[in-house]
Amino acid sequence: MPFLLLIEDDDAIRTGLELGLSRQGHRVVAAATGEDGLKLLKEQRPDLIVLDVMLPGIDGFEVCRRIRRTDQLPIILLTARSDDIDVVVGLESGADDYVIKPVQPRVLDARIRAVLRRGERDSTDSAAFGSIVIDRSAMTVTKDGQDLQLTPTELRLLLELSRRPGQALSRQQLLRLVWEHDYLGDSRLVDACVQRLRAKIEDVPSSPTLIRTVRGVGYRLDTPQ
Amino acid sequence: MPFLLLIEDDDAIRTGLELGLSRQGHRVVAAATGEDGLKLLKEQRPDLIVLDVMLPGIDGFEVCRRIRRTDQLPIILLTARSDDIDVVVGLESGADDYVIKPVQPRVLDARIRAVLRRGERDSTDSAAFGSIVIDRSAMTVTKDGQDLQLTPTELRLLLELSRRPGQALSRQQLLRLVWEHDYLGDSRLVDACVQRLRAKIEDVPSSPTLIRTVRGVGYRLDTPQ
DNA sequence: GCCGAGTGTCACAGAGCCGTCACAGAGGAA
DNA sequence: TTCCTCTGTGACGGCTCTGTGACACTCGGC
Repeated sequence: MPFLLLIEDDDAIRTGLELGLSRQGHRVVAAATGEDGLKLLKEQRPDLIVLDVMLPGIDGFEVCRRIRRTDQLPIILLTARSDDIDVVVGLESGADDYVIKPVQPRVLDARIRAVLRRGERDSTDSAAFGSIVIDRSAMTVTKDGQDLQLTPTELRLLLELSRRPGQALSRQQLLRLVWEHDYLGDSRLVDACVQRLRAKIEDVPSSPTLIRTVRGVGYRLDTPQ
Repeated sequence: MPFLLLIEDDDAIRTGLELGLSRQGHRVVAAATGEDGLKLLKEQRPDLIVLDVMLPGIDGFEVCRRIRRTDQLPIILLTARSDDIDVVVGLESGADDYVIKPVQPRVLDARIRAVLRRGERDSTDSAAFGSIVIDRSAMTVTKDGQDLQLTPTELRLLLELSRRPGQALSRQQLLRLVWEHDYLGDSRLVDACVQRLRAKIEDVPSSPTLIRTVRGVGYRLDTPQ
């Protein structure tokens, strides 16, 4: 399920899109200002951002640029038809697509899926971490050339970690990305899965070099040198 | 020199692309409607088709599907940014790539060359997987030289898998590609067809080496060794 | 060293996924 | 019509996976 961050100051439009996009099968969090949006971005790590151009405070273009300084995640700009804006400025600030308001949720949904699809295709199909090679299209993982038998959950976990190498992900974030739920009580769910994954991909599972524990936070996938 | 068929109803865009692509070193024939395009396709046998989605009469998706019924030649879809379409549908109707208008001839050229390169590698008229040989123009499959009697559905399934060797395809994707519908409840439709196909092409159907199960995802056609 | 919070580990039972099968309806040929 | 093949369905069983909770362990602060 795609996980979206919607940044839009107009209450009516924001609520409408939030509802509409949820019905189209997305999980949506929303912010009314650029500042709030950037904050939510860091906390929640969405898959894609839908970003209004005309915002109080820092505007959409600026938000876009700031995101692009550190992040490659896809951005769709929302612009009012009456805005006499230069599409080039928008695209140069790093947006992936443009949608003109008013927009039907299902239209926006189609654009979102298109952009996500493009992203999937553009992202390299394989990644390497030490002796581990992940082939995203074959959905296989090999260690020193040998095929590893990962279970679906282990694979999803590794894929999500590998999409953000070197970045610490909290248990909460992993839960959302891999299990698509929101609430982790104090179960050892994530830890247990990490343990099983380590058992398969680490040379010495008890002192892992790939999936590192970040105490007080969660886990991080490193490329050992 | 790549030989292209361009199907696009807008005169200005068609002429512009025709000229631009010629300058990039392609030979181009153009048609303004799907019907004309299909006629030209038969007469001229181009290497690749650039196909607009929004066409008067039969639309691009339908043209794409009709071509795919008999032909494996590469197709690039052209879609207007404002088109209310789901690009995923386009790729699943059998296209190899898509490009969003407006597009610079040199960008389109790059995509064309990429698709053709990909094509050279794997869309020859026959393909071999272990002892299985698929002849796409004769629509026959042989195992150790012996003709196999595949049913139409089994054949389509094998063809779709073989167009993407080594790539895991979900049941959902296979359903769209082979059966052309959208909803898989929790029926065992895909599995049953895979089972029947395995019974014919695998040496030991109960431990398949060609059509591998990707647990939690779907299936993948491998070339053993 | 002691303590508490955070993390690693494990076994187990239930859930989920997949292979398999029989069957019935559709469709085509004679 | 009858016969035959093909195809989709749903039930079933087996096996794998996975979440849980208990317990052990580690780390860092005091």
